[in-house]
Amino acid sequence: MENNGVKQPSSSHEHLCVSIVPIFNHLEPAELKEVAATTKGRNLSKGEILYRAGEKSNSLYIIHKGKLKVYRLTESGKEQVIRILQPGDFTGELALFTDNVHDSYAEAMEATELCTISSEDINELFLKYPQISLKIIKEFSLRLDQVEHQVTSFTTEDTETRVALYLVQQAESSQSKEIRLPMSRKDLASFLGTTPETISRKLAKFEDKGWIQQYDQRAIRILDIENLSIYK
Amino acid sequence: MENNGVKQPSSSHEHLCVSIVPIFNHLEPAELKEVAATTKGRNLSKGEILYRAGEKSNSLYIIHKGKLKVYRLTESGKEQVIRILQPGDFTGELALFTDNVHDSYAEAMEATELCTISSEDINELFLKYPQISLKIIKEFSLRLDQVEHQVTSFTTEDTETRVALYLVQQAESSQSKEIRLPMSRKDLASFLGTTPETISRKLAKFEDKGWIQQYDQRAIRILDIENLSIYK
DNA sequence: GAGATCTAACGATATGGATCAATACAGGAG
DNA sequence: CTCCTGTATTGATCCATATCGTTAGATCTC
Repeated sequence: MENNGVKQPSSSHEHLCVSIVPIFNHLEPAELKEVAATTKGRNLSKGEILYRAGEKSNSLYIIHKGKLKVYRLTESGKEQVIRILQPGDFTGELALFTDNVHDSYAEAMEATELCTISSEDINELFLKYPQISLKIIKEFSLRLDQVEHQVTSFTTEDTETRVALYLVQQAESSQSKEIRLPMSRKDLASFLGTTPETISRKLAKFEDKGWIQQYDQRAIRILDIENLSIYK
Repeated sequence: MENNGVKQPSSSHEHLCVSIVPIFNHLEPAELKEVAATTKGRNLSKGEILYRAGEKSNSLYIIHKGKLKVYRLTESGKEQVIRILQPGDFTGELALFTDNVHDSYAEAMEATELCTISSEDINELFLKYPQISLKIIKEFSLRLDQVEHQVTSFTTEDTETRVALYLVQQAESSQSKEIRLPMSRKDLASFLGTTPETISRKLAKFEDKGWIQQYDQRAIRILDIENLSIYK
């Protein structure tokens, strides 16, 4: 709505972007400033697509504000949500290093601000500050670990367990019993490999058992984390 | 059976290990030699465990000969195969950078030779030869990509499709219509998130339709890759 | 604020694939 | 060569969950 798509001329905006992200936050202020100088800001409004499958990628994107949904489209047209990017997260990395084209879509779920760094600039930074590579490697190994766990839970756990585990994880990562789902039932269903109906039913079941309480569509309070965690 | 577990004193053995792996193969011969000097050889016999969940990792392992199975154990004791390591592959990297403990097991599927590099040595190499980091990043991004695809296929495709896709992939990566499964039905079932019975049935069905032909337990010839690929 | 549209809830049914059970087929050991 | 143990096939049953159809809210738009 307000000054949509207009690039901020001040450098303070860019600074925010690079300073919040773990890959850069170990740098000295002067170095940070140098990195910030290579970034460009970009604003997306809700529903806008940052990149599409098939497009060549040549930038790293760092989320500063808002939320992005990364998903794939199967041949049959089904949408599968890969992950939700929140402030501090980055994406675009695959295409950066494999010089491949994107095989997923990134769409703004709400008004979103991000910074972009070009492929060449990033590679210069790697040479100049080798620790950045190490940070990236660390970040990648964490994500690899997460995704492998995700595979494990798809192959070994049933739907009910996956829903329960998702709630527990959300509660743990937000350090609170009050969780706010970052996406709609439809997207959550896609993420968890099930259908919106089943999500509804499972949540209703958990509520019946007194383990959770649902407020509006997105807000959930965990009442009995013990029982939910038993699914582990 | 023969000189099992006995470390080779010659350096030629170590050289082979590091020279075949993509992360090092861009180095000059003299540099390679330096890297090789930091590695130690190790032999495993069939069924031997390289590392277990819960153990602290402090080495990178590079497979030189043989095959390793990396798997997790769920609470309920179910085994889920994450990947099969073949010559040239490496593992141990997660724990290397996240200073975490292993959360999976690595077991030799047959007599296997590998090289180990300690965490400290690897970090020195990173500083000395920054390109090694870039290779690792590239390798990681490829694997991340693969695993994310795997998640997608678990959530969007049914079992029959996953089996078909697996066959097609194997044929593509081996550049041949003759494929040899790298693992037993049981492990393949675990890898594909199904049961050995279902694997048998699906393969039988494909054979019925004249799309494949099974020789012994492991050898399969693809007769009609078009129809198999339709599942894509 | 009213109509249109998108999202969620819920019931009924159908089915893919897990599970259980029994048999056949290796491959290794003596 | 024969026993034995692990692995694969085949059949019968059953259950979780996808699918379909409908209703009810919620949200957006003009």
